[in-house]
Amino acid sequence: MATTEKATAADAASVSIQDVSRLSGLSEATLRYYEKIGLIAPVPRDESSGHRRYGGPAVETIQALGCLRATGMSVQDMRAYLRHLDGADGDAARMRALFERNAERVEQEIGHLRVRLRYLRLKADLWDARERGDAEAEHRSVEKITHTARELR
Amino acid sequence: MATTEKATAADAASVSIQDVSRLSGLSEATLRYYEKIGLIAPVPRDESSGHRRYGGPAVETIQALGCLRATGMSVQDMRAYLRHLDGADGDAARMRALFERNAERVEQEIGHLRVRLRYLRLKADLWDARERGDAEAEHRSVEKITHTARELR
DNA sequence: GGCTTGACCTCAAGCGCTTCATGTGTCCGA
DNA sequence: TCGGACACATGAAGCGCTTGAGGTCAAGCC
Repeated sequence: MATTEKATAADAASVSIQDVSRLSGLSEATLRYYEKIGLIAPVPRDESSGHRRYGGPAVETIQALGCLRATGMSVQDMRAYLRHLDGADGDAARMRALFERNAERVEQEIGHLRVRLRYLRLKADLWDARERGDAEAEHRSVEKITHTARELR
Repeated sequence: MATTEKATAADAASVSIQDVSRLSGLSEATLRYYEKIGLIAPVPRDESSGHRRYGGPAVETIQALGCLRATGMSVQDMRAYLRHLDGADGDAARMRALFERNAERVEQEIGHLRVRLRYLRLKADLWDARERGDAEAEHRSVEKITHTARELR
């Protein structure tokens, strides 16, 4: 009876920030931050407690954002993504371009990281040689490091 | 003879922040920042202009830091690196551990980036399918995306 | 001598969060 | 009904830089 009203309200409203955080992979702090900067629309609050209660559609949007942000996409590009979701003319092309651009970015990052990895491994070898007092190995490491350092930029 | 002193001082002092930036790959702003936070020792200044003049040893240190920071090493670890450079007992082991730890970090990052790259490529495919009005390809993309999104975390 | 140009300076704000301090509202068992 | 525990709330500070505003100094040109 009296519970009916409450229950209904509770159903739609029962998605807490913690729930959304788990569903999206975004931290609670990040969710508040995204709301603050207007990437996410203002989330309605529970009357008495003032806690955020997320609606179904909002949750889905945020899950998508969680994926994008996991790819390292910038907040700016996420904004663009949301703008073009509706599907107006030419939006599909813009979206494709957006993702291709980001894919290239990640590809380059991988390339850079490979060089960095090699550098770090060589440095570890160097100190390993020093630890063992192996002057010859040390010398070889130094040479390789010098060479790799150039690629590192 | 009398000139020796002056010339020596001038020689050592003529390395500007721009020079060091080029040699190390660190931006001028970053060099000032590193000095401000005490990662780099205070750099002597030109008397009249107040401009920084880097000494030879400082330049070498900074070049090394440039490599480390290019690997994504944290400022904290760079501090540790500088602390253990002198070569006291046990330092070699600490250094090796430091570099191995960072190598592992980079290796993991590469793994994550690979997943992200796949995700972004699939998203590009999806919008490409939409652009072409190919409902079937769109459907296939959606499936793959759903699957990859899980790995994305 | 005045003017522009560069290279440099400092200080402050911005980025995209994370972490921390501090303060409520809700619910639970004792 | 008192007192915790707990999930939230806000606001400020920190991280590692980057960007921008506003100003100084030295050198070259007319």
